[in-house]
Amino acid sequence: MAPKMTTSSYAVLALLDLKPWAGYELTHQAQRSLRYAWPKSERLLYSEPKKLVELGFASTHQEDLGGRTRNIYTITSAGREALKEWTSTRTQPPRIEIEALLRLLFADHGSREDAFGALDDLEADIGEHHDAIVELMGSYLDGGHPFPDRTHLSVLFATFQIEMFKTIQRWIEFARAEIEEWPTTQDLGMTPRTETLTRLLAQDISPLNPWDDPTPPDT
Amino acid sequence: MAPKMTTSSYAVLALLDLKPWAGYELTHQAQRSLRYAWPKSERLLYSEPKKLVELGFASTHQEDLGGRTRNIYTITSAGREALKEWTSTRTQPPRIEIEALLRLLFADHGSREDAFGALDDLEADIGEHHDAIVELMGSYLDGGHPFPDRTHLSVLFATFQIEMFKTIQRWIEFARAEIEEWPTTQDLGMTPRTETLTRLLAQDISPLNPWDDPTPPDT
DNA sequence: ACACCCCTACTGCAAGTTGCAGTAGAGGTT
DNA sequence: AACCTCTACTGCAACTTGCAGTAGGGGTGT
Repeated sequence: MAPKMTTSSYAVLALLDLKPWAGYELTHQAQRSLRYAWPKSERLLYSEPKKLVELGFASTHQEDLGGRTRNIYTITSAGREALKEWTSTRTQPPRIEIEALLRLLFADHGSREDAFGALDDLEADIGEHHDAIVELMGSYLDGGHPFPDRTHLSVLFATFQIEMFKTIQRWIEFARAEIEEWPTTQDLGMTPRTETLTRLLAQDISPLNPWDDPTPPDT
Repeated sequence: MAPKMTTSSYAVLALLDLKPWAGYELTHQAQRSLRYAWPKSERLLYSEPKKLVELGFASTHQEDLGGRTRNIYTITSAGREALKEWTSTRTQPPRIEIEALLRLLFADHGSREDAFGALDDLEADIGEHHDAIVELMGSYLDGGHPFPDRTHLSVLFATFQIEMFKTIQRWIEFARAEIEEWPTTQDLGMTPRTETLTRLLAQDISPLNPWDDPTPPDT
C-alpha cells in the first residue's frame, strides 16, 4: 500500500521546497530548525525523504559529495502541489509533555528536595534552549541566516520561543518560592495561600502578574 | 521478558497510590488529570495497570460495580517502593509539539490567510484548555477537588497552565498584528521591523514586554 | 415481550515513531 | 598495516496511537 503523509512528511517536504538536500543534511537541518515546534527523531527524519520519493513528491539522484556517493533529494511539482494543499488544512492540537510537571503534580510522594530537583531539571533544560535561541538571533544580525529571505518567519517563531521560555522561567521561580513556604509536600490541601491562588486563577488572573488585565469576559 | 517501566507507568502508579481504581475510571482519571503535563492515549492507559500487575507493583481483584464485574487495581508495597525511587531520578527534557507553529515557520508556502488560519486553530485549541482550567479552579473553591489534601499541588500546576496559555494568547495577538503588516508571506527577509525584533531577542528582551528585565547577564 | 439503539467498558491490530546497536567508508595517527 | 574516529547511514525491537470491533446493561417503541 502507498505510505501515508504525516505532519512530519510535510515538514520534510517543506524543507525540500527550499532547496535540494542530501539525506544527512536534510535530517540534521530538520532537527535543528524544527526542534522547538515539531521534535522528531533522527531515525524518522532519515526515512521520510524515501517515502516522499515513493509517493512521487520528491526525486532522487546520485552525486559525489565529501568523497562519497550520496543521494540528493529534490522536490517534484506533485510535491509542491501537495504542500500547497496541506497549508489550508486544520492543524493538530498542541501537545506538551513536561515530565518535571508530572513529578510536581505527584510531589507528595517524595520529599521537598525531589520537588526542587524537578524544578532544577526543568530550568536546566529550558535554559539550554533559551540560550541557544538568543545566540541564534545574534547570528542572524551578523547575516548568518541560511535562507535570508525567510528571516521574518524565523524571527516571529523565535519570539514565541523566547516568550515561552521566559514564562516558564518566571513560573519556576514562583514555584520555588511557594514550595519554600511549605512545611512538607503532603496533605497541605486548601491552605489560605492556596485559596488565594485558586481565587485568582478562577478569575483568570495571573498570580505572577496580578496587575495584568485578565482576558476580558464577555460583557 | 519483564516489561519496562516507562514514565507513563509511573504516572499510573502514582494515581494508584491515591486509591484503588477500576480500569475504566483509572484510564479516564489519568487522561483528565495528566492531559496538560503528560498526554497519553486511552489505549496505552488501559494497558499500563496490567503491566504493573505483571511487575508486582499492583494487585487486582474482582468486584461488582455498575451491574458488571470489574477488575480493581491496588498498589502493592513493591509499587510504593518503586514510586519512591522514581521521584529522585532525572526528568526527561520537555517536548513541545505545536503544528500551528510549524505551519507558521513555513508560512511562505501559503497565503496570509493560511497563516491567520494556523493562528486561529492554535487560539481555539489553547482557548478550550484555558477555559477548562479556569472552570476547574472555580470548582475547587466550591470544595470540588477529588483529593482535597492535594489541592496545593493541583493549584501550583494550574498556575503553570494559566501562565502558559496567557503567554500563547498574547503571542498570537502579537503575531497577527505582525502578519497584518506584511504585504505577502514570502521573501520579506530582514525588514527593518524584523531587525528591530531580532535585536531585542538577541539581547533576551521580550518584544511583547520590552520593559521587562531581561534575565540578568553575569556581571 | 422482543427488537433496536445508545452508552459503558473494554480488546485487537495495523501503522507510526523511537532508541539503540550495528555497518561501512574516509581520513588521520602510530 | 593496524587502529581509531568521524560521518552517514540501516535494521530491528519495543513503545505508542488511532481506530475498528466486541460485549453487556439499560431505556424506548410497538
